[in-house]
Amino acid sequence: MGAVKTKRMPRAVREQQMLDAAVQIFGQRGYIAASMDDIAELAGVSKPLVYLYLNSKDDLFTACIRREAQALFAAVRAGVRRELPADRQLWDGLLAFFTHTARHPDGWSVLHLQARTHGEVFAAEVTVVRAGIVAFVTQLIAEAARDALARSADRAPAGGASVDPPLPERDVAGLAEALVGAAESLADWANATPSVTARQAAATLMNFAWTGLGELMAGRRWSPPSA
Amino acid sequence: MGAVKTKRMPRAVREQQMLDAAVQIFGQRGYIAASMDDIAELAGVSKPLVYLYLNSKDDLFTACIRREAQALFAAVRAGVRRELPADRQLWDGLLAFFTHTARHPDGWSVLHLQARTHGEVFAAEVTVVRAGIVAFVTQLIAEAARDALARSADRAPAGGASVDPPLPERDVAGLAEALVGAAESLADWANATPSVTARQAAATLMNFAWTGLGELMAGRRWSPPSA
Amino acid sequence: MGAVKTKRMPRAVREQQMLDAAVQIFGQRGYIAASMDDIAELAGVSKPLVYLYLNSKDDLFTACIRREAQALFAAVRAGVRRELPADRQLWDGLLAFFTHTARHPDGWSVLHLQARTHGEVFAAEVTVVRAGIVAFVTQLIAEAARDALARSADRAPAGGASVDPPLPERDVAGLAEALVGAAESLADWANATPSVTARQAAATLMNFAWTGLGELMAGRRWSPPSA
Amino acid sequence: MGAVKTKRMPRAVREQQMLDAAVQIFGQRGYIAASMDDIAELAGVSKPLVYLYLNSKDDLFTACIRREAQALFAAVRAGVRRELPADRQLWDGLLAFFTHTARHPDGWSVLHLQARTHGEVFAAEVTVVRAGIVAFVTQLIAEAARDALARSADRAPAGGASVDPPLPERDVAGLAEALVGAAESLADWANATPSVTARQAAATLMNFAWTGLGELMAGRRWSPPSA
DNA sequence: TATGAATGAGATTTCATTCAT
DNA sequence: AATGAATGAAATCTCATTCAT
Repeated sequence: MGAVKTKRMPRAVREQQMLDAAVQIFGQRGYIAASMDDIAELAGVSKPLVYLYLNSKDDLFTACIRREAQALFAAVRAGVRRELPADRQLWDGLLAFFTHTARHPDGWSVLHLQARTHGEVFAAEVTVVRAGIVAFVTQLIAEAARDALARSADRAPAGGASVDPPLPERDVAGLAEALVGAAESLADWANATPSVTARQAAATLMNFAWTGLGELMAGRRWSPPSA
Repeated sequence: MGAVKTKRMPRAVREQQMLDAAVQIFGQRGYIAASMDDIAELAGVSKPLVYLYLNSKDDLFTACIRREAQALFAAVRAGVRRELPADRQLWDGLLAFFTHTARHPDGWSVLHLQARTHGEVFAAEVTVVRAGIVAFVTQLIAEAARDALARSADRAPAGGASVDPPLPERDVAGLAEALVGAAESLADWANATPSVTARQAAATLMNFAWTGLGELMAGRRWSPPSA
Repeated sequence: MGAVKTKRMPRAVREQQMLDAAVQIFGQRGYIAASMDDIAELAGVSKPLVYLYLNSKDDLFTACIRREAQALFAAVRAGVRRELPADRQLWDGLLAFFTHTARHPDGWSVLHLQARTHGEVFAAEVTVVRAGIVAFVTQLIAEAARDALARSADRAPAGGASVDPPLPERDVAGLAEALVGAAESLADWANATPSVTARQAAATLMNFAWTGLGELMAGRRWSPPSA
Repeated sequence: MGAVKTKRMPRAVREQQMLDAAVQIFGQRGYIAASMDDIAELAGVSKPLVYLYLNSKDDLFTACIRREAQALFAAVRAGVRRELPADRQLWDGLLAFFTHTARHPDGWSVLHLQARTHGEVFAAEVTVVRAGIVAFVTQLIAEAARDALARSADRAPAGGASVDPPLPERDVAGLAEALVGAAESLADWANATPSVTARQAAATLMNFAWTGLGELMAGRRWSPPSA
């Protein structure tokens, strides 16, 4: 299962092998349950070499988090073209996201589960990337709201009072949070349900989110009962 | 914080004290990082007594999961009255859910984070309860879809072609999954953001979901681009 | 060689056994070369028990230093009666010192060699006790100087200019340091030279210190009290 | 602080660089705490080269001990002229000794502390050199005793009973041991007390040893030669 | 009902040392 | 003359778990 034992490789290569092994073990067993012995064995090297190159279990885990976070963020960014309409951007981003998490389930587990469960320091690493994604989504929603506002102004010819007010910032933040959270949960669900493809997951969420958002844009909101 | 050291208590009471301590430690430190020493100390008893009553670390953790899962499920069920309209049921359920998770952050951490991070066996325990909730939400959505169908049929008197087809079951499952996932994420978010109340979290999600769902019910869907 | 393996002893007893073993191993092998495995084995217990009671290798070593330092200091104090003349006090103190170091060579090694070689923290522990001894000797020398001054004043009836000036404080400190240093070295020498008794070591140093080489050459010697 | 990284140097030079680095690290950290990595780095070479030249950690440490011992012995011998009177020889030797130990504190630490703390083999290396110094001092004392004997015989012309017997050999050995021990302790003391010069240390010990405390009390002191 | 005493097994980490070039 | 790559062995320390009372 582990890499074929090849001797004397340049450091950069060995380091990648170690990170590969570490992500796999960390992702499947969790930070604490993963043992450096297992990681070294899967990487096909001795334990001291892992320490020589990656320094400590903490550092190794951090390196895994960073690598996987970069990869995920890069995949999403590569999937989106900012010149397209907001809904298309959202769709492309979701598709890229679900595709990447489906292809790298261990990396996704490291990011979404393990890093958040084992200490503030690790969680902080993920928080940075996640904040980037939430910010991106927030921007997208605000953009879409502006578009909707413009369209509805066009439709009401004589400058009537019917122009809808923009969404308050706080609501947008909550909505983005909910959307990202839903995406994360769906990624887990899709990974746990082999019959669900990345495309289907993206479509489900897009339906759920966009149509709902469309209505919000049109100014119709659901109001909680008073009590 | 630990229970006052009182000697010779009936077994049932001691067990609850132990579970209380265990949930707190497991929730804050995670399954592996939590030590039986810490739990016993916080519970105000000796370690052998913990083993006498709860048998092993695994069993103790499982007992925690079950107790917290039952409590959460019960709280949600107690908040919902099945004779009310679907949207009101959803609102009440969400409010109960966010209220409970806010009041029992350690229990929520055990269920949502720890149980899923440390082995299939524990994850399975949660999956059962979660499946119950997803099923409940699925039912709710299907119910609402039926109502919407009925209403639109009423409005179109001469059997027009405009009657929308019901949502396919698979989609409903995905939507329920997305809704529950979003709720879970928002619970984490609310717990990590002290200024957000349970009511606000519920409102955010309700807006996001219901208005979107409402549109779906009316038959308008967002279609992914062909490529 | 190690204590006979007896089970289930009260904590205080076990702790002393552990300290005994630790002093022996630390004294013979040094702080770093001594392994907790060896100490545990010699103490006749498992390693975890050593950690449970003494906490860490550092703490164990510190406990050894403290115990041996206290014992040495107590032995010297018990040997000296402050109401006797200064030279007698010095003799009694030296005798007690050499007797104790000869009886507890490992303890002496811990104090004199190991504690000073392995980190400031440990060295500081010894420094405190040693400072106590140096202070005691300093006092003794000053006392003797005062006596000598008084005697020489008596001898010179008509207040002559021949009254000797007292020793400057700085010199007294240096002398005390030299005396204590010589004693420490002789203790090592005596321990390494089986034929040398504590009494002989004390006599050698007393001659050297009290009479001085110059005087010795001139045939005047200091003789230890008969008892 | 480490040697400038120059490539391709003759073996003899490289070896000295390594020994310099090793003495520094061994002296400051101790034999075991010193790592071959640190030594190689400080010497500015790779570890395999250290092994190629010095063979092993043991051999390297032994080489350090031998070099420093030779240097110390040579310094003392160079300071003494055997044709001068015994007290002058003693003074010159002490001055040379304290000067050397003050200038090479790491070397002194290796000899006096580290070598004696880490195994019989290393201690034996030092013992040889130390024995040489003790022998030299013994000779000096015996010489001085003979002179004193001769002088007192001169003074008592008609074979009086007042001629003192020579010091027994065993006593002379003990005295030499005490003197050397005191010198070693004072060297440590002087190194740890920046305000004490080599000259002061030598004067303190000379007073102590030559005149004796008893004489000092009586106001007679030994004064170092002016040059 | 309750606990002080005790341990087997395994975790991370370090280090002296060698190989192949 | 010199080094980057690699490891066997052993160190400290922790923890779930049991025994005997």
